[in-house]
Amino acid sequence: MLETTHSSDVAAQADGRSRLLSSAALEFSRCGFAGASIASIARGAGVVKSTVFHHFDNKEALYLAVIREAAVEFGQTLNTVLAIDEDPGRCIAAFQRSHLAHLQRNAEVARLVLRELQDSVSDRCVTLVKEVLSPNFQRLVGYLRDAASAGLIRADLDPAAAALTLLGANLLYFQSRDALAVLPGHDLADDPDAFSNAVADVVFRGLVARSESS
Amino acid sequence: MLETTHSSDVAAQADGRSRLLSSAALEFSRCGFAGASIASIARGAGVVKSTVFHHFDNKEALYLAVIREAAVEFGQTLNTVLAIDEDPGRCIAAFQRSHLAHLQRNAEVARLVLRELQDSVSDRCVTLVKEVLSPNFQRLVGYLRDAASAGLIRADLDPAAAALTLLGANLLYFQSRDALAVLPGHDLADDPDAFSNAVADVVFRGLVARSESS
DNA sequence: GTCTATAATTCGATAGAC
DNA sequence: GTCTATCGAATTATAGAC
Repeated sequence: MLETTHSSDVAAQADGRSRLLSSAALEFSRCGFAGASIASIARGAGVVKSTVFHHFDNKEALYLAVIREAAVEFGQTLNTVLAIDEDPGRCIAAFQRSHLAHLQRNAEVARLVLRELQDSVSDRCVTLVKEVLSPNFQRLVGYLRDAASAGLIRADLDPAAAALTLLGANLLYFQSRDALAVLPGHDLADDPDAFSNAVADVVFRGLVARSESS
Repeated sequence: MLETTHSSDVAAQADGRSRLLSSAALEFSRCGFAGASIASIARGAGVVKSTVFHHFDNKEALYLAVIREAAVEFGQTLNTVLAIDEDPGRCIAAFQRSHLAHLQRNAEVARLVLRELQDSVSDRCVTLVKEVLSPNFQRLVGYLRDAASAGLIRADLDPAAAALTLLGANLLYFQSRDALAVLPGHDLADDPDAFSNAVADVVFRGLVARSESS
């Protein structure tokens, strides 16, 4: 009776797929794309190699799926965080906090992405940026542009530069948190939310419309 | 004959030492600390292994000397850039431009430092941060604190968070410049100075005293 | 467990500069 | 003659092969 094995319903399949994604995230972040072994990923998920290729076309598709999953999840967070009818200062602070929390919650994937951006020669990287990272980045830039159009923040600055400033602060914190703890004179390494709020404060006061800042 | 190696005058001393530093920067950034080989570094500088230990106590001292050299050089730049009697907006923009230019001019060393900060478990990393990186960081934080005391910028924000915001934007740009070129909607990847100015603009307007911003 | 290869580090000698 | 950069050889530690 193969009924039990075939009674793998949608739930069981999704479970295998998500276990594969977790296992792949760990393996890719540890070994990089080239160094990662499909067999090892399958072993980590408790399935055989061929199961991997049932769920994903090839190694690169699996790789991109790992990152896309985290990106899509964060995109959903953006829906609730970037609301044009909220106070922009609160929005930006909420974005910083949720982005940094997302980085820390998905640390393996984040490290994977950062490593890929650093190498940035492969056309894997181009696909990654254009199809996976760019949508969320554009959401942030678009929010800033809309807020500027609505007069909520200054209109005479580059929204892309502002977005990169926010992201850069979080990425530096994420990459170097332990090292930051060694720097004297501040206690930011202890509290990610406090750091996010402080950065958002610094950046926002630069973004707020002058007429409202008095 | 080996005459070239033995025609060592004072100039050749500095030359041998600085060639070792260059060779070590390349080797360390390619292979990391553990993976780097003293023999390979010596070969790259055109000397034998034992000469390395004439100039540096051991491998770690060489490693730290490589990074310290770049840090000290940038420290000298800071002397001219962070002047409390200049306009703080211009100061911060000048800092951003010179820091990013320094990263790009010393790309191997910068990559080395970033890699070390990411691992950030070794006590090498602690030494690096405390003795080499921290002085320059504290200079920036100190400048911001002094400027706040002098009423040139807002006093009600965390100077360390502001400093990390500035540095994070530059490091993200440096790490991901090629990838940024793929993102549509901006032309920042082409022009580092334009990026630095844009970031400084965003951050400074948040730092400027409100009484002066109306 | 021994043997071997490779790594870091040390030592003594040489050669040129002051 | 002293000082210092350099060299080649020697020494130790360690990791992998057999």
